[in-house]
Amino acid sequence: MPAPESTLADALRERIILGEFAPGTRLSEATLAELLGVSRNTLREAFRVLSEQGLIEHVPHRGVSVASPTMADVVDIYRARRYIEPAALAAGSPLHPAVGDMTAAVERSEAGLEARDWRAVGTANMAFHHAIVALADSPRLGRLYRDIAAELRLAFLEIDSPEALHAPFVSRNRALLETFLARGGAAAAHELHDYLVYSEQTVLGAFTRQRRG
Amino acid sequence: MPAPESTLADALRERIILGEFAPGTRLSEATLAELLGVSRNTLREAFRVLSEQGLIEHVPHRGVSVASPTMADVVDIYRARRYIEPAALAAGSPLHPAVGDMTAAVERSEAGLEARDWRAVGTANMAFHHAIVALADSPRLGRLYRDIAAELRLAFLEIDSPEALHAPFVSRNRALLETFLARGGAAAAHELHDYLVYSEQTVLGAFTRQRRG
DNA sequence: TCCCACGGATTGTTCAACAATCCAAGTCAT
DNA sequence: ATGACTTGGATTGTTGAACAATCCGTGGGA
Repeated sequence: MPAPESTLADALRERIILGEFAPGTRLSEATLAELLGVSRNTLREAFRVLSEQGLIEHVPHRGVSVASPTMADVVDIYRARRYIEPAALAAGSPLHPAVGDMTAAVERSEAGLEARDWRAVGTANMAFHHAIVALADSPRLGRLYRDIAAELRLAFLEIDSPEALHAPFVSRNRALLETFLARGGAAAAHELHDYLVYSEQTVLGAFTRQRRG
Repeated sequence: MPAPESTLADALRERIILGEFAPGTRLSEATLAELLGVSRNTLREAFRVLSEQGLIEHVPHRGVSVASPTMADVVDIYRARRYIEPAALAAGSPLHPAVGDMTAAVERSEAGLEARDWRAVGTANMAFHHAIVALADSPRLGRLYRDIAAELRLAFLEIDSPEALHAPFVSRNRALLETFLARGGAAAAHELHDYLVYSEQTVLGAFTRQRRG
């Protein structure tokens, strides 16, 4: 009576995102299969899924390891974000249901800030941006965003200053939301563009200070 | 002495894109494994890859079938294209090497038009747009574009009026290229936006005439 | 020090088997 | 006949063991 089928990839994905397997860690088929209680073949299928999603890196005959985003990856991720997020905001309607998600995410991040729970702040921040992309109502763009957000999360895992990484953006999220509601999508899009440039520099700066390549 | 490893997914992908397996066709594991000369397990790994790429649809316990894009899929694909392509053109430099690919693609499509080889025209058209996306220098956006272009190709396969689908865009490609070189990316971006709206309507019209959902 | 062969470890793939699920055909009661 | 139910065959999901192919560190030899 085998385990949950395609959910294996999701379960493994979740554990990777939560940092259970540090970025760069090699994932041995035999070891991990036993740990997860599945066969090697089943695990390999999950590997192919996660590999396509960019969460793990697969080198032929050398196995897979948890992705360890480089600065080039971070740059590319933010490039993609600047292509998608401001445009989604510019075209989004204030009546779209995702606006409720944006509001809820901002409130969660503010609560996390007060509690100095940086992990919660980071999660809420990411939910905020995911809601922005949801404004576009595009499954394909949503899927791309889900993947690059997961990659970015891996990058964050390797930076050990979560406060500097997440705290400054709580107020910016609130401001962005109010701009969107009060002055419309076009104005908010410009603000978000600058926001993303600033965020990218913050992350790249932290990377540089940590001497990673 | 096993077959080419991860290339199996690529090989299968190629054969699907070329129309060897019609959209909607169910792909039996046992049958296809024997046809390809690989084991079921190996084939299943390739299935997971292609499924993540959106080329095949996987329904648990019911197997996989070649994706058969609906009108909703076409709409979403064009939405994603409008998010990416005009922005790539707007930010692209005329000195970027991809401009050479754009020029070459336009010339190939013109040659195909003269020879009334609609398949060649379609291929060249897609190469043209792929070159536009390449202007962005983003592996992640490029990968997304590769996937949605393949899906779109599947949609085209189900429409049996290739001339109406491809011919009108040869001259538009040439015009777009000249706008980009003469008047810059911003002007070209606007032109491309309208181009994509027109192209979407062309495809959706053909779909409707063929009574597909 | 450099180069190369060796050997253990890991991945790539196959095969055969069985469990779980689906689907269509046939059965039965109304 | 019609509709719900059961049954059986076919297909997918998963396993475990086996072997081939490749990689990599180790140690010898020049």
